Amino acid sequence: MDMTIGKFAATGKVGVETIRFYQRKGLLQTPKRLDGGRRYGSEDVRRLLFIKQAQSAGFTLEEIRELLDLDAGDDRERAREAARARLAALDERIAELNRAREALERLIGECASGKKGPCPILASFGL
Amino acid sequence: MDMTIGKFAATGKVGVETIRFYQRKGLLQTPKRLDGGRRYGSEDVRRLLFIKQAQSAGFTLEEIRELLDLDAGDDRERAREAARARLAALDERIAELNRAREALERLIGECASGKKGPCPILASFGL
DNA sequence: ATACGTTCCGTACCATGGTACGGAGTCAAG
DNA sequence: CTTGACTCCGTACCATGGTACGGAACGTAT
Repeated sequence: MDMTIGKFAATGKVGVETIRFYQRKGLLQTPKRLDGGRRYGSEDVRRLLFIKQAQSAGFTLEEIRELLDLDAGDDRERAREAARARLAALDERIAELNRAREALERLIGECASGKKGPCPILASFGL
Repeated sequence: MDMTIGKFAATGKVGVETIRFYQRKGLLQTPKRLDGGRRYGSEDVRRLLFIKQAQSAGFTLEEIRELLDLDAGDDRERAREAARARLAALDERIAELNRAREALERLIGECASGKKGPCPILASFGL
């Protein structure tokens, strides 16, 4: 635990440029220089992994920045509120994707290879 | 049925510029001029609604363009393949969002207002 | 001590999905 | 027959989430 930016980026499976980009956006802090260069530790890795997970959960970088700020602070009320808002948005999104999923399944069924003519792609989406 | 671009855009609840953008991208065709201007009909509305639905289902405009091309053609095999690929990607995505959902629920539970200190936001995501 | 590999930093560029702008043409009402 | 609203078209601009480039400084092995 005490890596250069190159190893840090490799550990998180992102590019060095991505680390620097996150630093500019305030998602990661830029460590002080020690013996000539900046060094990164396990807490930085943890933050980076969180960013990646939150991102794949559909949070924007801006929202992730807010969550990280909240994580550092003591305002439980605000943190819970943010989490609840995200949860509601996430449920909306999951429902939406499930509707699309059904449309696609319908499409696959209605587009069996035995039949002729174009597959009813628009119709499968209820249009 | 036989609208100007302004009415067409309004019907689909998008801006005129968005229609023109989709035309440039090949998602909507540009109708021939009739008596001075271009006219749009119910088939165009159907396509536009499809674009919006597919988009909210997580398809990119490029993927939607492919689906629309497929819808026009007779290649059932290719259409089914595309649908199956999208279905698999969608299932992946839904699973991912459900994992994030659990993390958020855990967070809300662990961040009850009675306790003190910062909410364990990173920890709630398993970090 | 010199070469190689990194780092540091600013700045430029990329794709996606639009949004805005400005000039020219057209159509319909007053 | 002019005014106002709309269309047409090219081009420029915006946010998001990066990726690439190029020069200067530094650390390490030979």
